[in-house]
Amino acid sequence: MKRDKPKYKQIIDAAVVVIAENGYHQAQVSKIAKQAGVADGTIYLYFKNKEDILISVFREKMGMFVGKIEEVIAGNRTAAEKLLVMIENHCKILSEDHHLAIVTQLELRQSNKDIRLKINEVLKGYLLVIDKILTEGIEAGEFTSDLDIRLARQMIFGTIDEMLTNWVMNEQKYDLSSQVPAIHKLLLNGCGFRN
Amino acid sequence: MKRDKPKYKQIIDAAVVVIAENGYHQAQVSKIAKQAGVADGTIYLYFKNKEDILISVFREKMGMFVGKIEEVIAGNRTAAEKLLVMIENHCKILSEDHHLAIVTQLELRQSNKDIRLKINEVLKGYLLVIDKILTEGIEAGEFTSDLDIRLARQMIFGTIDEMLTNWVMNEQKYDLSSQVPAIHKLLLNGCGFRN
Amino acid sequence: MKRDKPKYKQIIDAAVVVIAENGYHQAQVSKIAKQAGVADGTIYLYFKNKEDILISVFREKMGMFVGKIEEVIAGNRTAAEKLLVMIENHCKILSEDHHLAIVTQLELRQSNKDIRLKINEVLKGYLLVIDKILTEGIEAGEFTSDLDIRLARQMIFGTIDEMLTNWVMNEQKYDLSSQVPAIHKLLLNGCGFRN
Amino acid sequence: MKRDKPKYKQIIDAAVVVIAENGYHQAQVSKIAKQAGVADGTIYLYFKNKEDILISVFREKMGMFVGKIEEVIAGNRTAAEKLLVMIENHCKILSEDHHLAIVTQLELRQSNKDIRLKINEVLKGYLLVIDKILTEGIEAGEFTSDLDIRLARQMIFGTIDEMLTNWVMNEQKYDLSSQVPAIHKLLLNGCGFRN
DNA sequence: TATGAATGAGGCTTCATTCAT
DNA sequence: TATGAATGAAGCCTCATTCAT
Repeated sequence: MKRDKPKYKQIIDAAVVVIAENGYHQAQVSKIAKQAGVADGTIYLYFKNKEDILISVFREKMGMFVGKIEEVIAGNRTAAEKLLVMIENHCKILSEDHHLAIVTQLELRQSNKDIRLKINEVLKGYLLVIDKILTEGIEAGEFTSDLDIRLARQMIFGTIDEMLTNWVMNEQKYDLSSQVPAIHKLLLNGCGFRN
Repeated sequence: MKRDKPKYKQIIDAAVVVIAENGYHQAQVSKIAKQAGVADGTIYLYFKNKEDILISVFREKMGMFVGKIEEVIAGNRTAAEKLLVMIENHCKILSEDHHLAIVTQLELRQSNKDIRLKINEVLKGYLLVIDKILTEGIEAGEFTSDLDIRLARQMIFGTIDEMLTNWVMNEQKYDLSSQVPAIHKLLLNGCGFRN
Repeated sequence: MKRDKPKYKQIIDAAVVVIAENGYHQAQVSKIAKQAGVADGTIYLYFKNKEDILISVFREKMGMFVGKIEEVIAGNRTAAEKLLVMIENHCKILSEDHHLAIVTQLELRQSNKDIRLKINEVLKGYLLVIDKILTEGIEAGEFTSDLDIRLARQMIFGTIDEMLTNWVMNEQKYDLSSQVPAIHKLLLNGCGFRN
Repeated sequence: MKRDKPKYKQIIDAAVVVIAENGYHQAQVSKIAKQAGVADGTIYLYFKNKEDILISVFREKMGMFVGKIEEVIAGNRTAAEKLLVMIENHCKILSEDHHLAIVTQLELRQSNKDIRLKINEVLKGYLLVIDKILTEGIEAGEFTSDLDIRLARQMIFGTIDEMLTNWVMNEQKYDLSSQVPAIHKLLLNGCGFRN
C-alpha cells in the first residue's frame, strides 16, 4: 500500500508546510516536491493529481485528529465531560501545530467545490463524534430531550470552528486553552444542560 | 459617483449570477461582462480590476444585508426578539436569493487572503449588530451577566454560518425558516437566557 | 486649414509634454487630450489617428527647427562658419526646450518602422541643409574636393545626433554649448578643412 | 548554466529571425517559440520574461561582436589600422547577417527605456574598444594630442551607426564594404590623423 | 464643433501533468 | 522507482477609436 511508504507521508507533511507558509494558491506541486526532497514526477507515483494531495492532507491529518479525540473521550463518562475533552484536545492539537492550524482553518477553505465536498466527507467522522456525545447526553438526561441533534451539532461545530478561525486569523496570538471552559459552558447551555 | 450609475449595479448583479452558476474560479471577467450585457472593457470603467469586482459584490450585498437587519431589529424591544428577527431575516434574504446564498456561503470563500481580509472588514458591520444585541441583553438581565461577548458572538455567528453553509451545500433542498425557532432557542440558551 | 487653428497647436504642444514626461509608450491619447484640455474625441477632429499626432509633432517642431537654422546660416559666408552656427543653433534650441530634447532624441525613436519612415521624410529638410553646406564648402575649396557628400552628411548628422543623445541620456546635466567648438573642429577636420 | 544549453541559443536565434521579419512590436513570444520549435512555456525555462529574451539577444550577439572585433584588432599595430579593421568587421558582420542588421539597427531601438538602458550597458564594451584605439592613437602621435576622447568616440560611433542605419533603411541595397575606406578616412581626418 | 462613455481585440505568463531516460 | 525537461491551455487588462448626443 502506497500510504504506508515513507515518501507518502513525506509528501503530505511537505504539503502542509508549503501550504501554511505560502498559502493555498501559491502551493505549487513543484514547491511541495522540493520541500519533500523528491522530483516533481515522483509526486505522481503516490498521488493521482494535485487534488488528491490536498484531500489526502486533510484525510491523514483529520484521521489522526478524530482518532485522538475518540481515544481521549473514551476515558470519560458524562456527555459534558466528553464535550469538554473534545474541545480541549481540538484546541491542543492545533495549538501544537501552527502549520496545521493555518492549513485547516484558512488555506484549505480556498479549494474549489469538488475538493470541499470530499473534505466534508472526511469531516463526517468528526461530526459523528459530536452526534454520539449529543445522543448520549440526551439519553442520560444531561441535555434537553427535545434537542435537534442536527442543529445542535451545527452549533457545536460552527462555534468551535469560528473560534479557531478567529484565533488563527489573529495570528494565534492569544492562548486558546484559556477559552475552552467558557466555550464549553456556552455550548452546554445551548444544549439545555442540567446536572 | 460611479456606484450610483446603473451599469455599476448591473455588473455587480451579473457577477453574482456568474459566480453562482459557474463557481468562483470559473467566473471570468468576460463571462461577467457578457452576463451584464456590456463589453469587457466597460467593466474597467467601473472597477479597478477583477478583485475590485469581487470585493464590491460582497460590500454592496452585505451592506444591503446589514442595513436591512438593523432596520427590522429596531422595531423590537428585547434582545431575544432582536436575535430572532436577525436570524429570520438573514435566512429570509438568502432563501429569496439562491444565487447570493451560493456566492456568500461557498464561492467567495475561495478567494485569496487579500480579498478575504477586505471581506472581513465588511463583515465587521454584521458582527457589531450581534455585539449590540448581546450588550443590551446583558444590561437588560436577559443574558447571564458573566457572558463573554466575544465568545458569544463567535457562537452566534459560527452557528448561523454553519447552518447556512450546510443548507447551501445540501442544495438548499429543505426549508430554512422552519429551523429558525430551534436555532434561536439554542443560541438563547447558550447566552444563559432567562425571562 | 486645421493646422492654423489654435487647438491644433495646443494638442501638438500637449503631446510633447506628455511624451517627455511619461515616455513614448505611456503617452496615451487620453493623456494628451487631458493635457491639451480637450475631450478625447476632439483629438480626432484635428488628427487622423495617433500616428498622425506623432508625425505632426515631429513635422511642426522640426519645421520650425530647419527654418530657424536656414535663417541663421544665411547670415554667414563660409561653409565652416555655416556649419558652426548650424551646430550652435541645434544645441541652443534643444538646450532651451528640455521636453523637446527628450522627445526627439529618445522617445520618438521608439516608434515603429512606418512612423520612423515618415519622420525620416521630415528630416530630409535638415539633411539638405547639411548637403548645401558641404557642396558650398567643396566649391569654395574649404573642403577636400574628393569628399563623398552622402558619407560626410552621415558623419555630420550621426555625430551631432550621438552627441545630443548622450547629453539627453545623461539628463542634460552638462553644458552643451561648451562642446560645440570641439565638435565643429572634429567635423571640419573630417571634411578635410583647410583655410 | 542555461546559456550553454542548445535550446538557449536556439531561442535567441529564433528571436532574431522573428523580430527581423515581423518587427519589434509584432514579435510575440508565441511566434518566437514556434520559430524555435519549442512550446511557449519552454521559453520560460530559459528566460525570465520577454524583456529578458530581448536583452539576451543583444548581449549574446553584441558580445560575439565585440569579441570578434577585439580579436581582429589585436593583429594590427597602428590605431589607424585598428580603426579600419574595426569598421570593416562591423560592416562585414552585419552584411553577412541581414536579420541581425535589421534587429540591431532598427527594431531593438523601439524597446522601452528599461530595455534600452540594459542594451546601453552592453554597448559600453564596444565604446571601450573605440576609446582604447583613440588613446593608443594619441600616445603614438597618430592623432592630435588635444583630441577630446569622449567627443571623438561619439563621432566614430555616431557616424558608423548612422551609416549602417541608412544602409538598413535602404533595405541593404548597396554594398557596405565599398564605403569603408571613405568612412575610415573621414574619421581619421576628424581625429587629426597624420602619419 | 465638442464631448466622453463604450467598445473589443490581443498577448504574456503560470503550472499541473507527462514521459523518455 | 525516480527523475525533471518539456508541454500548452487559458484569462486579465489596456487603450486607440467611434458615435450618439
